[in-house]
Amino acid sequence: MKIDPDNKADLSAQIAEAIREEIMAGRLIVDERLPSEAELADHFAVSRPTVREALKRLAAQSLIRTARGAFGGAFVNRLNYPEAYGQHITTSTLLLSMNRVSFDVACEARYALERACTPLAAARRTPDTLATMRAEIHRQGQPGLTDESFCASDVTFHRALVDSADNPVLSYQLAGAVEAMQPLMNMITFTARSREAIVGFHTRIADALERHEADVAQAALSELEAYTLTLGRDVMAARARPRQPA
Amino acid sequence: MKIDPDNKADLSAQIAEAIREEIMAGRLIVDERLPSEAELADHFAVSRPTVREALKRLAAQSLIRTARGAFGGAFVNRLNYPEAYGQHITTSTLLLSMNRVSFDVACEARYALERACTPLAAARRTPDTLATMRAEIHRQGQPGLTDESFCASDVTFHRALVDSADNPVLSYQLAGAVEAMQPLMNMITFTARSREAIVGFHTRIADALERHEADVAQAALSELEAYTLTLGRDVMAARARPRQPA
DNA sequence: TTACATTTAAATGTCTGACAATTTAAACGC
DNA sequence: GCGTTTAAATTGTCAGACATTTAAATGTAA
Repeated sequence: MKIDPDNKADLSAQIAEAIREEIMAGRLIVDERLPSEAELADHFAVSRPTVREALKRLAAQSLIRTARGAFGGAFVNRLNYPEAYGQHITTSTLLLSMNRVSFDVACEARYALERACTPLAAARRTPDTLATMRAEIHRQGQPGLTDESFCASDVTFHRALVDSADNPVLSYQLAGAVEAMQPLMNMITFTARSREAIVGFHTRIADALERHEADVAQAALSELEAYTLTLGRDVMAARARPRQPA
Repeated sequence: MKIDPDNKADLSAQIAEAIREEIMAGRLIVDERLPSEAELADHFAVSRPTVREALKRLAAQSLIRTARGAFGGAFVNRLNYPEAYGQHITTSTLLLSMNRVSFDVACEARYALERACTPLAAARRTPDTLATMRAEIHRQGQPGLTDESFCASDVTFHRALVDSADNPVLSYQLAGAVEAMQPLMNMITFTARSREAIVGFHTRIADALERHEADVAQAALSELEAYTLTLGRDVMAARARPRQPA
């Protein structure tokens, strides 16, 4: 393990960075046990609380996991898809919500990425993913549905579309784009008419995938993008307008 | 701030999660100051080291930043693009390297996503991004270039292609897919002939973008994908073969 | 011999208290 | 009025201790 040179930032940050580099470079492999906290403290010439802060930093990134008990300790963690999904979604959501990313830009990115999945999805869609999409379409047509539930169902539908491509790396990358849009979508009021329109687009997409027609699905996605954009722009325009309530 | 119920996981993890939810829900806004460590310790009825471990977890995710001194403390951090890029690339790279993701799957995802950028890139490419691509193409033709440098140049070229779309959200999402492939690409030995072929594809892509011809660029990308796949498959087949050196 | 209960050791989780380093605001002196 | 010093608040770090958990080692009885 490398050492900390002279002086710069927090010791715990330096130590975390040193261990992180060992993992990224493959010098610490999956499931390998790190030295105990006491040994690390001795090695880096710091106290145990400082080492613990460093380990907590790594644990927050799912780089290590810890176990108590006799043969416990800190182990290099195998990053699995659920953990990676969670991290990616958190980061993407905050990036969008904190940086005044316009609805247009986020929408454009999301639909461009979804169109990228469509050819694969049309080729590989399974009865299972189709059933999920059909179920969500049905749910979206229910009268009493709140706007929030409608949005959640929309996300589920689009994730099923992405998952139809049957490429876990693609699903992982897309999860951020799809989920991060939800807070922006939640600001929209979905009228009965707009819901009907969206359900129509969704039905066209599902039908096209079922028939393995990638280009039809892509066209429907593009129309849905344009329609979503108009809905979003109305909301953003209303929010940008100076305080002028009903 | 919420409280921790009775019993479950580590206290520092529970506290970090409670604060994280406050930030994600927007109840703690950007640049807002959190209570001091002593106050948090009092509020959650734990010791200060425990609070500190929780704060370090949040700092590792760039959710907060800390400052020393009289009016210092922990502040909700505005997640910026460089930080988000770094997190996303770290997670993506580890996800691929630790889960035996096949070269085929990663390659398919990457090129599908890049093709998604191509229409926008063809429409919006600037002299600046074109110049970057030309420069990298030139570099890739140099004779003495190591395989590693060739790979790094390849990544730079493809990121310039993605950045041509002029959509920061798209660039952010793509960064993970492009960068995470690099360790896999680094395993490939690039012969003079294969470099020549790749430079040819890159040139076709740059030319097409310059002429705003999205479909030509997409076709070249697809051919490059197929070619990269053959290169990668040779390497993977050689690695899968039982120990049988020259 | 086998099955079960007990002990033990090693490690993380947590607490208490203290001091060092840093930064800003206020007090002070000229 | 302006530069300097002081004070206060806060995070960073350390030391030592105890609590809790876990699995192996040991002991005991059927």
